[in-house]
Formats: sequence, C-alpha cells, structure tokens
Amino acid sequence: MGLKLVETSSEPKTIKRNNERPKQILSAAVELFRDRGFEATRLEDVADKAGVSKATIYLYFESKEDLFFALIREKVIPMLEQTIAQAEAFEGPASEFLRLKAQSVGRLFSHSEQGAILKLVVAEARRFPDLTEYYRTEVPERGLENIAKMIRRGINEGEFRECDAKAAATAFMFPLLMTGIWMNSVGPDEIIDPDATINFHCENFIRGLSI
Amino acid sequence: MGLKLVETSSEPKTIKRNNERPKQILSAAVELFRDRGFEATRLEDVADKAGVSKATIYLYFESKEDLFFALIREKVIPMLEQTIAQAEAFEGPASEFLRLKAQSVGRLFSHSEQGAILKLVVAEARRFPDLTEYYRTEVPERGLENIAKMIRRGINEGEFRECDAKAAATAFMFPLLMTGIWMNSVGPDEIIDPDATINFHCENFIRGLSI
DNA sequence: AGGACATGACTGACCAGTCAGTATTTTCTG
DNA sequence: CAGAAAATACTGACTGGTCAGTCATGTCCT
Repeated sequence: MGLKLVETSSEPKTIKRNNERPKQILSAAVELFRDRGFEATRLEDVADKAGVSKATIYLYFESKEDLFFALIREKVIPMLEQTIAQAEAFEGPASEFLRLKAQSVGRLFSHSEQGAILKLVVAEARRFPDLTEYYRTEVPERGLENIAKMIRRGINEGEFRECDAKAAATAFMFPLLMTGIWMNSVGPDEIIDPDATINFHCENFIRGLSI
Repeated sequence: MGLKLVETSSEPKTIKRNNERPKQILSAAVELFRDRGFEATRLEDVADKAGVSKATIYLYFESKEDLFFALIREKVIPMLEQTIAQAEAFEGPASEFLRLKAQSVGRLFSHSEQGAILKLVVAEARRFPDLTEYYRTEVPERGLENIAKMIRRGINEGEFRECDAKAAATAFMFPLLMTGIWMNSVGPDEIIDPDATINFHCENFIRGLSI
C-alpha cells in the first residue's frame, strides 16, 4: 500500500479537447495562407481565426514554417494514400477509371481544402526547397505513376492505343490540377467553368486515347 | 522673364540611358518575385540585382505594388496582343494552328520570363483583387476567345466534331499553363517532361476533336 | 547655373517568436 | 469527500530585428 503505484502507461492518458487544437490551427492557416500567401499572413490572424492566442500556436508547432510543413504531412499525404488505395482496388475498364478519377479529383481540387493547399504549394515551392523535394517524390511522383499504370493497363487490354503512358498521365492530370489552382487563385469567375472544362477534357482525352 | 516658362510638352523629353532603368528593374523583380514571392522579396535585393539603389526604384515606380502591376502592364499585355495578332493572320487548317500554338505557348511559358509572371500572378492573385479583375478580362478572357474562335472555325469547316468551343479552348490551354507554372514552381525536375507532355497533349487533343 | 538622375542614411510600423504568469483540469492525500 | 499539490493548457505583453518608403545631399550633364 505504501509502495509507489506505477502506471503501466507513461504517456498522457487524457488530452481531452486539446488534441483538436492542431487541427483547428491548421484549418485556419490553410485559408489565410491561400488568400494572402505564406509571408503576408500574420500568425496573429491565424490565431484569431482558430480562436486561440498566438502563443498557443507555438505549443503545437515549432515555427511558422513548421505550420506550413504540417499542412503537407497532415492533409496531403493521407489524402493521396487514400485515393491510391481506391485505385488499386479498381476493377473495370481503364476509361471508366479515368472518368471516376476526373470527377473525384476535379471536385477535390476545385471545391475543398485540397485545392487551396495545391495552390499554396505551387506558390511557395521555390521558397522551401526541402519541402518541395519531399513533396515531389511523395505526391506527383506516386500520383502520376498511379495513373500511368492504369493507362498501361488500358493499352495492354486493347482499349487504348500505344503511347507514352507517363506523358499521357501528366496530360490527363494537368487540366485537373490547373482547374483547382485557378479556382483558388484568379477564379472563381465567369470565364472558366470548372465542371464543363473537366468534363470536356475527360471525354476528349479518352476519345483521343481510344483505339 | 518673370513669367512661368511653360514647356509645350510636360513629359520628360530626354531620358537618355535611363529609359533602360525601368526595364532593368522589372527584369530583376520578376525573377526574385517568382523565387521568393512578392511579400518576401526585399526591394533592396531587387535594387542590387538591377544595379541601382533602392531609392532609384522610387524614381520610376510609386510603390512595391506598382512594380508588380507594371509587370502585367508592360510584359503580359503586349505579349498577348502580339500572339493574338499572329492568330488573326493565320490561314490554314485549325489543327495546324493548334499545333503551332501549343509549341509557341509551351516554349514561352516553360522557358521564359512569361512563365515566371504567370506563376507569380497565380500565386498573388488573391492579394490584389483589382489587378486580378483587370488581368482576368484582359488576358484569359481574350486569350481563350482567340482559341475558341479557331476551334469554331475547325468545326464549321468540318475538321472538328461539334462541341463546346469555350470548354475545348480551356481544356486545350490548361495543360500548357500548368506546364509553365510547374516549371516555375515545383519543377524543373525529372518527374515532368514539359516537351513530352505538351506534344502528347496537343496530338491527343486534336485526335479527340477530329471527326 | 540649373535640372535630371542617383543615393546613403534614416525612421516608423510591423511581426515572429519569447516568457512570465494565469486559469483549468487531474491527481494525490488524509 | 475536501482541498492541497501537481500537471497541463493557455495568454497578454514585450522585444529585437526587418523593411517599405522618405529625404537631404550629392554628381553629372548641357
């Protein structure tokens, strides 16, 4: 009884509402970073938007840069993992896969946080070479390979004509990316209709690729 | 003699070697703005790169913002005028026009100052709504209409299938823009081959559009 | 002389990051 | 169970450095 009662687990056992804090802060940061750029965003505004004080940010992130890096780690990579897993599980004609992909990726980039992050990465990549290196190999590299694989399958199964699958995958993705970037920078506007653009692109792309 | 001596022309009549200054300053600014972003670029660095002092910048531009705006006015609009004029003069099949366009625009955006400016506009658009409004109506609006007109011509002449010419024009341009942006932000790298991408896109696009 | 061109040195505002201290929640003790 | 002690969560106020923009003072022409 007088002996020390040693808990088997040494880590904090209850961090109740507070493990929400990093997410709140990141969400506030995404929007402000997108609208004003990384440098022009004041950490105090991020704090206000997240409903905490500036000092609180430093409880969860080492620096302003770290906040930016966390965005990639916490929001982009998991999303990519998920869509790649979906793709691996896909059965059916490659053209159908491309249609689904265009819809889901198009929506994702045009109307969600992911588009804002994409625009942000493009805008700031040159300032953060290390992060860019990491991003390059983790995201476009893997994402494009995922599409290229499916295009090769289409070729092998006689659905698509012979072609450079890597270039085709890039040409397939670029309008989707560009639409997302547009909607998060110059747009939204009356000039670009994201759905019409993506639909046309998708169908025309498949038409061009079909035997 | 005591009377005011009013010059007939009120603008500076001799700006000898100095009418080179604004161009030098703008060229220095483009590169730094692209690499670091507008906010993070110190005007003193622009001055150093241009070989002048910071105060000299203020002889030719009202403010840092004005320097950014001048980039659009002086470098983008004239370039657009020029390519539109070329297009109007074009005789021949629409598909051939698209091929030429893809080559010239692709090169322009991937390997020249124009790509840097494009990336810069995308990165900063949200911070400068007035400029963005101006840019929107001057550049993408007119540029896309130019392409759409040519696609309509292809349709009328029985070369292309019936389709939404505006969406087609957008889908045609987006990979070219995206390639340029990529090469000026995340890239250049081993993942994206700009020439292969543009070539594939161009041929596949035309193939999809052909009757 | 006088006007155009140029600059070094300065300043006032701004902001990332720190820190000493407060509030709140959990754990310990009798 | 009270209520003290410890641990955790948070913050207001401050600081040191940075930088856009200014200005008094040149210099070099004609």
